[in-house]
Amino acid sequence: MLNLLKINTPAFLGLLPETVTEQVIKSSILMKYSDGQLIHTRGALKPGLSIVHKGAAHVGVNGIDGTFVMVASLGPGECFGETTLFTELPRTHDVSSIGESEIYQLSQPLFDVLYQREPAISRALLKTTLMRTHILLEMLDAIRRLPILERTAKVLLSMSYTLGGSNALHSRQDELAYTLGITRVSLSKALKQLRQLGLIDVGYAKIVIPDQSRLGDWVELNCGT
Amino acid sequence: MLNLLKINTPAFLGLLPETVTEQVIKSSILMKYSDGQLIHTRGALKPGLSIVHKGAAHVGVNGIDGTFVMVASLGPGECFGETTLFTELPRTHDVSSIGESEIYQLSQPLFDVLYQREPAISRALLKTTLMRTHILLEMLDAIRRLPILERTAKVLLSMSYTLGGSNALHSRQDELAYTLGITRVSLSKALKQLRQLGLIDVGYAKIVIPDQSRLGDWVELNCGT
DNA sequence: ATTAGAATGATAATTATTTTACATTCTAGG
DNA sequence: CCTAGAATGTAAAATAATTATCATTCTAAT
Repeated sequence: MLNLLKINTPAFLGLLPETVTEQVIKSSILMKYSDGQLIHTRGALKPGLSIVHKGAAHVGVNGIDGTFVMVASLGPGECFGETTLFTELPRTHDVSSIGESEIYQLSQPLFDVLYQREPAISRALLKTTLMRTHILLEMLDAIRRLPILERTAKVLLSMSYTLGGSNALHSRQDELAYTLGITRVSLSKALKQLRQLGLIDVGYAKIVIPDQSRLGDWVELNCGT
Repeated sequence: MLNLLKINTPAFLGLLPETVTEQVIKSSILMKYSDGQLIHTRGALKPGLSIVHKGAAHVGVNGIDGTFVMVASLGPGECFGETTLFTELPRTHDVSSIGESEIYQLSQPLFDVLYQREPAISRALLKTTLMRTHILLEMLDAIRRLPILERTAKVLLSMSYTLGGSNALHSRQDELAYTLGITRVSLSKALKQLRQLGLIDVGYAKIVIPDQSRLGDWVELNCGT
């Protein structure tokens, strides 16, 4: 699971007052998806907001060669498709279900009604979106400006902030490598160095950050302001 | 001038009905800035929305070594600082005036009043923000997935969409190189190849795209979906 | 408990990119 | 119309990253 857009992002539904959440749910259709099933396709035009109820949805692009390149993994309370509501852009990503999932689907007309009635919705959407923008800018800056070792450390640190109680990041190295814009081999080398610095521990499909503040200090010291 | 966040993005003010624009202007203070003057500093906490009235504002990060790395150049009608209104994040960028500029400054309390009263404001903000997110995702994908030549072509194409009547992109190669996450030398090589393909003409501090659709075809063919 | 499949570790050869350096071209300002 | 400073063009050397393999370790499912 890869968290590009999830890092530090509070879930959309969690930002709404309970009464508003209820209305959103009432206006939506709860759809069930099986593992791997496509929820939305890149290029599709039909607008609507989707909110994860149970399970997870993977956002990415299906390459011509059958590969799937992930951009984000969204969990309960998180939304997608909001761009279709406010712009004329076609969907830019494929979204598919990971495992069994349940997703609220809210049509544009019903969304518009709620949007007008409940200002909390626009606030929540803006907050979610702005946090995502913030993360994207940070990521873009890291990829453009930082060497691999530093880039890796910085992104790991960002990701660590959302690991509630645990300090383990469950991600395969090839996924993480893509997020960082590098190959698995290069990532492997960077992880080795960070391990030798005592900043992380590497496990099978997971990375453990034993001391977040120590990693933070290192990033601050080595990645500029 | 570099357009990372400007590409295809309609200006915030342009998305508002005239009556709302008037209210926004009335609630704001119009500040004048001289060339190079700092408008906001990275790390600052005081929230507020800024809207360019005249001139331009450069958004970027001032490195420790005195260098300035630009992220976007904003012109009349475009806004910045919206993140401070909806999140608790400190400002992530330095913003400074390019030439003489005039900027509307709208404080959080006054913004909140307008926001509640005029739903058009949230719509416009969301549209602006979502378009920016869209561009950032495209850029991130290009940097991670595409070789330099293709990446260059794709970003040039994106930028060409906002060049109103003209087909010349006024940007120094070192700025453009940073946007692409490469060095000037590498960019120079890529531009040479694109020139040889007849897709662009290179001038002094500018790049001309003689035939947008031809460039578009090439990008479609060579950059995957 | 075993084992196949999945994920990581590691290495060498190759390719891509940057760095460094210098020549050339352009432009704005006197 | 010159000229200094700014921007681009180019090449070689050095570095960084990728590709291609293969060995090893781990996990989950029988």
